[in-house]
Amino acid sequence: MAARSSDDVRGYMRFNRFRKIVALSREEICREIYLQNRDRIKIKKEKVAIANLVKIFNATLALSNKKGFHAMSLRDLSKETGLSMGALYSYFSSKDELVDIIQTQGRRVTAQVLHDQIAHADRPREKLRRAIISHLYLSEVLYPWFYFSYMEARNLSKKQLKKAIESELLTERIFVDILKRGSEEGIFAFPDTNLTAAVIKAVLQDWYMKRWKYASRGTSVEDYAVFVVDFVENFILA
Amino acid sequence: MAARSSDDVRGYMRFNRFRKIVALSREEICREIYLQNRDRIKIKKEKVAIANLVKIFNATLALSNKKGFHAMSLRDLSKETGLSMGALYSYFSSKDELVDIIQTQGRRVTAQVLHDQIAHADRPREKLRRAIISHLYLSEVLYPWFYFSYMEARNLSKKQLKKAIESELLTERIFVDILKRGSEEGIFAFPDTNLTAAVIKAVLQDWYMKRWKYASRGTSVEDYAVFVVDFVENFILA
DNA sequence: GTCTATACATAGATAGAC
DNA sequence: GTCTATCTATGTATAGAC
Repeated sequence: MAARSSDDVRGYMRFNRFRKIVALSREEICREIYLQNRDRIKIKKEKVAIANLVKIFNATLALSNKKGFHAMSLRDLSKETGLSMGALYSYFSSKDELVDIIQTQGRRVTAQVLHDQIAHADRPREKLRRAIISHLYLSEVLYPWFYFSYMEARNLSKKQLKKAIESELLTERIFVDILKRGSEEGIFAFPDTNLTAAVIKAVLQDWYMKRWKYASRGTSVEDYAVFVVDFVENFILA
Repeated sequence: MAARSSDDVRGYMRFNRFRKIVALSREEICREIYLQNRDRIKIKKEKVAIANLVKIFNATLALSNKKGFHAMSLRDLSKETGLSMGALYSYFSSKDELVDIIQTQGRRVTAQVLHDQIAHADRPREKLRRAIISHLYLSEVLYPWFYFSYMEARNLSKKQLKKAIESELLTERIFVDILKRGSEEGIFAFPDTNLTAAVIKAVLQDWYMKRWKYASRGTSVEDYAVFVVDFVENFILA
């Protein structure tokens, strides 16, 4: 397959290009969170609010991913952000709300980016490749978010837990749909659609769950992406 | 490949046979824990101690896997086991010790079973197959243990965390060694040994981390095992 | 061996001064 | 908007009766 752009190689989008295209700075994410939760957040000056939200989410993710959300006390969070306990409660009304906001925003961004990236492709093979690569790249850009979402799914309220499960199945569904279409077109052939999609997801999740392992071996996200595409295509290409 | 036993199919050991061979009842595991920690456990009547240890570990795993070890209070544990707070502290001296005991025992059993199962095979292809299948079957038998170990690795002490990482790499090492030997013998061919082993591990872990998903779809551990072996062999067979 | 009662620390959350 | 001070609940852990 020919390269589509000077900074792509063998049809694989480069990580840096992806990064620029999706352009997800922490500040932009926090701005979205702010606009989405204007009613709940007591601070009305947008600039102040966003700057502190960045601090709060960065600190929450850092502390939680180190020792768990439940083990992170609000006093820890207070120290890490430089904000007092009282100030923190101007940005969220309970610890549960804090975790819900993070999860909700993470899901929103993931669904949107994946959807956009796949829409650009047409044929099933290209769609599958883009789905795999953009999922890996996104989990690299938003690593703390992805790790957090996986590890803290248990601590959610019933309502939020239901949403988390829906989200897991939705992502898997994207792969199921691509696989089915490729199968109908005679391009793909495999024994079981659900299992194939599940295995793809498992491999994608390992990237952010075992980051320490890959980092210590010098495996880049691009290396991993090429390998995974190869691995999967080897199994399903007719 | 011919079946080696009346209850094996196409060279795959059946789950029930594995279960009988390894014979890991909760009581036996707790007996081993008791003998291993005789100095720390204050109760000297073996029968009493083991019966209560079964209660304690069952309850700890159930509660922790539901809402996290840190979120499980000792009052929760007291209620679930029917033992008082005071009684609990006759079996462990702190919450940290409790989590350490569970992790240590889980690792011990896993290493031993995997080692035994692989020793029975000779050729690399058979070795790989046995490694995959016995890992899946073991994680099915000890599901709460495996889930707990994955989720609670963060909460460990430095010393225990080091052991957990070693254990992860040890298991992966088993696959690396088999892959290398197969490669040398010209039976296997693949682009990267470490990545191949990592991907196999990722797929094995998904079985116990996403158990709800597979259960809801009626996928049995045998279905999954056959699929994974197929998936992996498709990639590596020369 | 197991219980009850309790000590002591730390958690989440809020009120009111600035 | 942010801080300090403080309330109340809940946590781990232990002492001593039975």
